[in-house]
Amino acid sequence: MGKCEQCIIKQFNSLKSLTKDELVRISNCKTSHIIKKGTVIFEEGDAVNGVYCVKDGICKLSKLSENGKDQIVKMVVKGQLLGQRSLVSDENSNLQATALNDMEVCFIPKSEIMADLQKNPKFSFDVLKDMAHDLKEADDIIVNMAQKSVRQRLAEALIYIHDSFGVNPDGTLSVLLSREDFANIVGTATESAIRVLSQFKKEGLISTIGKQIKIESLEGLKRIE
Amino acid sequence: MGKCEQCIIKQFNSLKSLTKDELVRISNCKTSHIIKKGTVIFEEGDAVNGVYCVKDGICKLSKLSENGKDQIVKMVVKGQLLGQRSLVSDENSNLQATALNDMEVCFIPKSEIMADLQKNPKFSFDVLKDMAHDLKEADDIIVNMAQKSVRQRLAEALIYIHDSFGVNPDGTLSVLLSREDFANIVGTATESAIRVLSQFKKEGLISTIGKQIKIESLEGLKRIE
DNA sequence: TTTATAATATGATAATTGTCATGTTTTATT
DNA sequence: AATAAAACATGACAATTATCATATTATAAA
Repeated sequence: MGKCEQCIIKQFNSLKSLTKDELVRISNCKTSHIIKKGTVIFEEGDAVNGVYCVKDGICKLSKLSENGKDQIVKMVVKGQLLGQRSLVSDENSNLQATALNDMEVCFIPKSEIMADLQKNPKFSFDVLKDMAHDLKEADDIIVNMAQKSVRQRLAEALIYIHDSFGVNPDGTLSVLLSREDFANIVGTATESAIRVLSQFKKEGLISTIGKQIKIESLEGLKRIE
Repeated sequence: MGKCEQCIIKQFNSLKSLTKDELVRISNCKTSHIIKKGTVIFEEGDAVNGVYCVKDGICKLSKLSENGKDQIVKMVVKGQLLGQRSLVSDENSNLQATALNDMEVCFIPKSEIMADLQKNPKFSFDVLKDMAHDLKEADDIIVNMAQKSVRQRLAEALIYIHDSFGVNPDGTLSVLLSREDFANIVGTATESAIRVLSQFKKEGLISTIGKQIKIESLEGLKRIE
């Protein structure tokens, strides 16, 4: 099994602030997992007792609303940590995590990493920075949800996915989402999301190959008011 | 000037985790301020170089949207810290803080408290907990914005303000907000907020005395679907 | 391959919400 | 107290978005 000390992934998240000794200890207690597309990693209400270090793949964090829809709040990709908040609060998760494609993760039990959070100020400061960033992002999402149209929100979602997660060799977005997922990111009905995507296609802003989406005019999408 | 060590307010926020020595030092560099209703404490883009400990009064944290509206993201009341995120990130503020009534605050320069954040793990863990809580709250707001009607959101805002900030002796909400503020919390047009409040009044769920609002049926508001 | 099932697509219509106009009341100012 | 300004309120209408119906494709299963 891979060792945390040598893992390239750790460079991209807070684990980089751990000392070599701490990494060795964690390496010995971590467990590697392959998670299949569609698998629910944890549900709302679950006690998540550890963090997942995402070595490959993508998952969505969502929250079920009373009307039966599953609002996507955040996406976690390769290199990031999943379930950080479980380290800090003893409360159960308020979100559900679902794999969007096949994933490879390392699970680090809370019990092992908690001591580091308490003793290594560099590590805890790093986690703090991460959370501050998430919070800033959440503020932006709130404002967008409250003040922008479905058309604008969907355009921004496409831009966000493009810029943050990149594209395949053929130019299509590397994160493959269903139309329903798009609707759940934007917070609208699936039909509305589909309609707006069709509209974007007609306007030449995007093109589609099956469910794959290719952005044809980033500038055009940015101009949408 | 009051001393931090003896300040009752500190019990309600992360400062309680500081040692007596740390509090004495902070006490010597903090500055007390009276902030008048309507004053902008800091703006979007400002470098906030410290935290405000709110001893009295309430302020709103908002973010200007392109359509000219000012979405309220959070409210900070007596006992809480304002500007915590400035400690963690070097970026400028993404939010504007505005006093909703006359406030009394202590300003603690970032330079003085940063060392404590780095050295006192209990303190940093407390800040971490606070942020995790804010993040959880932000998730809920996102879901509400995305999935609920203006009517539902306004009902929930009233319940939230009632439960979190309490009522005056006559039963009216102790936080006095304009109709525009309500609209900016809920993320709707001022006219829409006014209309829904009028509707609630007709239905006997609330009553009003001038711009003061009194909740007549908390149960009724909770039942709104 | 055939068949079943799910995902995508689009039209028709209803419900919600925003915008503009306008009037009333409250609050602040002279 | 008189006046101006702001906040509140409501109607009329337009724009946006949701819902339901119904095709049409993709995808998975037999």
